[in-house]
Amino acid sequence: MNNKRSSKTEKVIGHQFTAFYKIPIEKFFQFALSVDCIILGYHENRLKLLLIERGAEPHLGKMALPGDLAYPNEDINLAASRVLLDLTGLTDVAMIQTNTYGQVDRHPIGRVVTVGYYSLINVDQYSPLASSWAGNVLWADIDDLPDLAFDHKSIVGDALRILRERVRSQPIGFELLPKKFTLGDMQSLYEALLNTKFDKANFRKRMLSMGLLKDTKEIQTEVAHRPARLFTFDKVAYENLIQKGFTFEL
Amino acid sequence: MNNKRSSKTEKVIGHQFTAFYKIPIEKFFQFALSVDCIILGYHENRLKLLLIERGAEPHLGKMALPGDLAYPNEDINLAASRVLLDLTGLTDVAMIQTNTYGQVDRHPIGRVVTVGYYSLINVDQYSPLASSWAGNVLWADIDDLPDLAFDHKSIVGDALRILRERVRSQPIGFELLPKKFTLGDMQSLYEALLNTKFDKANFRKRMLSMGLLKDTKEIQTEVAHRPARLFTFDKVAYENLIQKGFTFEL
DNA sequence: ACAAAAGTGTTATCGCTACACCCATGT
DNA sequence: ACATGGGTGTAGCGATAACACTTTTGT
Repeated sequence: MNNKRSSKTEKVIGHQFTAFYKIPIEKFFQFALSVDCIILGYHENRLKLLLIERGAEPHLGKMALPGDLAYPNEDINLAASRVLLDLTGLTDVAMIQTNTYGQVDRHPIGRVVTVGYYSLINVDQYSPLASSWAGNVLWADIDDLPDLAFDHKSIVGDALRILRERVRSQPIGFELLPKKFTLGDMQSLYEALLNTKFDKANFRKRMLSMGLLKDTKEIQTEVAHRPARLFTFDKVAYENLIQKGFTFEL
Repeated sequence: MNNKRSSKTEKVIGHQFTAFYKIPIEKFFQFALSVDCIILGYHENRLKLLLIERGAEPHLGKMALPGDLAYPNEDINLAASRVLLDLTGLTDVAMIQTNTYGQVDRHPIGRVVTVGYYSLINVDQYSPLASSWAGNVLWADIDDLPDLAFDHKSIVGDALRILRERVRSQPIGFELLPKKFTLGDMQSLYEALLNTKFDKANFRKRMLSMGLLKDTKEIQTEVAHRPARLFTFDKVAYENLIQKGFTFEL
């Protein structure tokens, strides 16, 4: 399907009010849509945001969120996945909508409405050379971001607020961890995500009691302390618990 | 500002990847944007959704969410407020974004991406004759909705999920109540919103202990039982508590 | 007198916080 | 031996769920 729109100006086009203003339908089809991706990773106990350096005006040379215009025949959710794929080589990573930004003057090139998406990626799987953009990407520390182009700073701020809310009520933190992880890894992650400290004993009891972790029976090696057990996230168990009205908390 | 866009096809237009595909910029400016409003009210212990009857194809005669196309020079958030104003006469009611729907085939007229908004209104203030749409509006019971046009059913579903989450962590329920209300009103509202039952004694203790309710010293009249005290939501106290790290729960 | 909803007090339990302590490994 | 982080047990506090009870109005 592609813009099989009527050219009759008076026709009510699927919305109630517009018809009365007698504005040609064509005038309404002048928007461009873009996606901007907040790609978060976790490395060395720090939460990181993937940025690219702009290679064009406006804001040439500034860092910006990876994003792109959506094609007229492209689902916007898929556009977001496409950007992630081009940039990181990753597929099968959920892109979650945050907000949509529709201020009139936000983009100098014209009326570009942008939809924000975040995703949590496991830095191990990240292959930074997947596209032609390898040269100018940066994992920036979330607490030490450079100046960003456009309204990207506020888009990031919104995404973080939303993410932090969501991380408390859904077990999405696991996306950031390697397949096998220790409870210590997990605690550090949550402390970085939520910017707090947890009591070790209580944190483990909470997590283990949920029944979402599967013990791999393996342990760490070559660490300068007692080796920790390695766990995986038990997705099947999670789905089952959800059925029974279970809700992840904190 | 209005579509001062370049016509050079190779120019990088503010996004990174697009430039390489050598597609004329104009091709990207073919979207229309609409807003769809989930306007919720509370009446006779039931949660209600405001619907309009479509007066045009497609889906002529079906019920639908009130919505409209955004103008090329109109902020989308303001477009949502405009729809609410036209339909209900209400201003100063927050419209909160839910999701953005960008499937390619969702609208037969062309590529229309729609942004969902919900708002909670106090039915007392609602003046249904504010616009020319008086004839064909309907307050539908949220648990007994008719068939809806387009993908509006799923938009409503998403909005309700989001709302129910949010209602637990923010004192937005008050928007649905009259200025002065009893604790019983409030409890009934939350029970309708969340589809649960609360213990009366515990509910009141919880609410009163938060310090968000101001006792008006007035009481109900002409009720066939012991008259209840009337409260108002103390917005000032709420703002103060927020500063101190307070968070509303349940 | 009775129905109906407002409004209050008490108890018993559960969950969690805080903290102390032991364990296994590398240097 | 010691530093480092893994891993566990428990006492006490606080919140709250459950339930019984009293109060005030209209009919």
